[in-house]
Amino acid sequence: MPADLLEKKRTGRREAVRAFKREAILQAARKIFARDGLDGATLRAIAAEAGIAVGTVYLHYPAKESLYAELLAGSLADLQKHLRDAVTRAMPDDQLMAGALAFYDFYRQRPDDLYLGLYLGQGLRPAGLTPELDRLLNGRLIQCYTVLSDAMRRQVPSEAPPLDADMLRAETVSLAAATGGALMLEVTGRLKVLGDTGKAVVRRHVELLVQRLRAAS
Amino acid sequence: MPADLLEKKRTGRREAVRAFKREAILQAARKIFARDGLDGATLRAIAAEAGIAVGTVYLHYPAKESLYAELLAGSLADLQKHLRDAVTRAMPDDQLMAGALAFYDFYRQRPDDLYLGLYLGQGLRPAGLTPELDRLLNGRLIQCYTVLSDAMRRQVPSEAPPLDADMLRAETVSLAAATGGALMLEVTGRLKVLGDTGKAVVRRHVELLVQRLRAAS
Amino acid sequence: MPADLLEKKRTGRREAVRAFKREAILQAARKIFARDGLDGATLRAIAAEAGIAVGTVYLHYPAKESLYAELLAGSLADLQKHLRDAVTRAMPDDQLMAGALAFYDFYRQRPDDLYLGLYLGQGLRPAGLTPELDRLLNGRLIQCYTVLSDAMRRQVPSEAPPLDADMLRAETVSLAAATGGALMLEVTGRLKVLGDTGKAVVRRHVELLVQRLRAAS
Amino acid sequence: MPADLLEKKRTGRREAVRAFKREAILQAARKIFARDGLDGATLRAIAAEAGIAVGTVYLHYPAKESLYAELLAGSLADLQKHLRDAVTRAMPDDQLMAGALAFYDFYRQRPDDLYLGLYLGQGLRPAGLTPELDRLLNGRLIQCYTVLSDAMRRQVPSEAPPLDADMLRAETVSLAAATGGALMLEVTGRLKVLGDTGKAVVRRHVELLVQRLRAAS
DNA sequence: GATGAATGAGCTTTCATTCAT
DNA sequence: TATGAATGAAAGCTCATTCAT
Repeated sequence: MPADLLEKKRTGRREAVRAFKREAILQAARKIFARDGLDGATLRAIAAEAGIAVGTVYLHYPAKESLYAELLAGSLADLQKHLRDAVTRAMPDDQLMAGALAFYDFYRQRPDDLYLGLYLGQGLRPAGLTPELDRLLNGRLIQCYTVLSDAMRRQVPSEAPPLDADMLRAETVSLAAATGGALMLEVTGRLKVLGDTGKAVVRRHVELLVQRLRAAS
Repeated sequence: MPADLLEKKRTGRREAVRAFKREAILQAARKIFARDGLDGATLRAIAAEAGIAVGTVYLHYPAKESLYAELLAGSLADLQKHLRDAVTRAMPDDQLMAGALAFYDFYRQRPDDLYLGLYLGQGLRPAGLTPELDRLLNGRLIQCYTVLSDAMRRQVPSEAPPLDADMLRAETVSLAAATGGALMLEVTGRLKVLGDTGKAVVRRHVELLVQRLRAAS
Repeated sequence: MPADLLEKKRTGRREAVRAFKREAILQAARKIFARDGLDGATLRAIAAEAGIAVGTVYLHYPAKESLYAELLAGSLADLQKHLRDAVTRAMPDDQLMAGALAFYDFYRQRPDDLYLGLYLGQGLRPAGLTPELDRLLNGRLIQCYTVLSDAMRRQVPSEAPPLDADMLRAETVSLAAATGGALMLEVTGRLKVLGDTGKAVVRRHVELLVQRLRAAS
Repeated sequence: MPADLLEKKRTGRREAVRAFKREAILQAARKIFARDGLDGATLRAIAAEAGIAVGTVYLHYPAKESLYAELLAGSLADLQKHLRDAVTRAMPDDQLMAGALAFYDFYRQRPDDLYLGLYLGQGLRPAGLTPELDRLLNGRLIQCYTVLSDAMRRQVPSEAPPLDADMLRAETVSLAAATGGALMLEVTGRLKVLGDTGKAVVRRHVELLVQRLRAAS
């Protein structure tokens, strides 16, 4: 094998190892952030959870905040993929329901990610990442909502007049609020006490929405 | 005046002074928590804001955590009063809308209280307050929801059959989810980007709900 | 004793205690800075030397650099007093010699202070104190040199024409250089190997200077 | 070619390569030490500047300290060469002045080397190099002073009686002190404020010295 | 009761040094 | 020989909590 090919192969493996370690640190960070909060989490705890030394974390991430940033960005990317897959798999008439429930299920299975998003509003202040990061994250979130929004539009029969843009946006926001609120109530343990599940809330919201969409046409 | 009566009077005044100081500390804490966040706030800042020495805070609250526990309990009490007042002031047909919007406005004007509530699920652990406190807070939250729930029941015309208990509960949860979700989206800055306000979301939800309640009767 | 007087007395004692502690910390810092250098010195070492906890240092000085700044400013103030005293005590004809030797002796007895001054040129960069501090320190140093300069002027017989300002300044700088250089060589152990003492160097410099001053008149 | 000769030749080349790399590292270290200070410099920066990996530095120098030990030793060797060259180039009557000014200029152009020298007295402790190193460096410094001392001796007219050994030593020390002190004042920024330059101080010192030497003869 | 000086564990981050590859 | 990822011991600094006055 020629030297440069060997070199490339070695570099490739190194890259892979590096990516793997980054991911391991990220996993540990996700767990610790979720458990202790953005401020409560310590680098020591994250490093310990990842089974490495403190200094090693800094070989991959320049600061605590950047860990959080990457975590959140990755989470939103995963969510988007999750939503797209769910919508694609469903029959046209079920796509809205499938998307909404996928949104719900995603966070239900990864409650840590839900908390991650909450810190956006308050915990991220001191860091210097906000300007571009915020735009990036907002963009990703919007893309997620767009998946739902598109499914909503397809819910209207093709022979009927298409949905008014304002109404579409309003209904998307309502759906997002209902879903987010349901998750919140459930995760903070407030739903159990109210005798309901978040999933039912979401399902009911979508059912009513579909009825209205049909009636409007 | 007999000695024991004098004693009681003196004790009463002392109690009053004590309660007054507790409240002053609480006010200061509310302000500092709001300004610096739950983790960013320091006991020194709170004491300074209250115009007393650090040590004095410990004469009234055993730990920093208990301060925001009390703050949260007070917040829910305030919310309940706020809801009751709004509902009472409104005409029978507007009571549900008034209650829901009051819920929204309360947190909109006190966004920190919203975060306070969110921390319930995760941030309050280290202190030993959780078991009973959690029950207390849940109870208060339920009472708040009950105010909305009652208004919902009164929304149904008296000549029509009363609302099914299950349906009442389901609609209450949905309303809570929609309201909470709207607040969340707004506070984390996600609503602005979606071109909507939380208030509109809540109003729309209630309007649709009222329509359905009328149709059901 | 009236309450306000008692209060004042108590405050006075507190102030005294505070000043005393500040001084103790300063002494410890002087020792550690001299032993380990400006960067080598650690707050932990300083605190340990002072017999207090790390956090306590911060009750008196907001940062490591401010400790250094106060140390240096105090040192220069002491030097000035030392020089003035020496010159005042001496007979008119001996004042220049007395001042120069006092300069030398001061640092000979407090070699730490000599090192303190050396850090000025390089170690103080990151801190935010430099602009005013540097001016302050320069001012104090100039005042010290002025004491020598004045003595130099008085060395010229009153019936002779007074010293040219330029020459006075040049001779002052030369004296400062000779004295400083002698101290440096001695403190870094280079003089021992050269078989001489700094004091002799200074004395010789002054003797020659006096001869020249007399010859000039 | 016999095997052992081949071996020697190969070894010789290896040695040369090794020496070359050592020098490259040293150059890098000089630059970084100059830019960031003795404590501010990091091994990473030095390695990066030298274009090699961190670990590689340790193949040539056992510790960071030994790097600046070698740097300092090299600096003194350079100084000696610099002085010799300057003295050699000058006419007999100007050799003392040339040597003294060369001393001054050398450090003026390499202020970091001056600090390097100052650290000898205090900063070099942790490493285990001091005992022999200190002797070595002292020896080199003496050789430098000897260059000046020799020039001083040659300043005396050959027909006059040669200089007394004690006086020669004393004048050498005085010159060293004046030059060192002038450099110190200049480097720490104290000369600028006194309205003079180190060079002028040195020149004046030598002029007076030469007058005295002539008068003595 | 009220004070605030004192504590010291804990934080994030850096970096000289080691060692498997 | 050369590499650079990994280590972990510090560093400066903060702050909840205690306690002598």
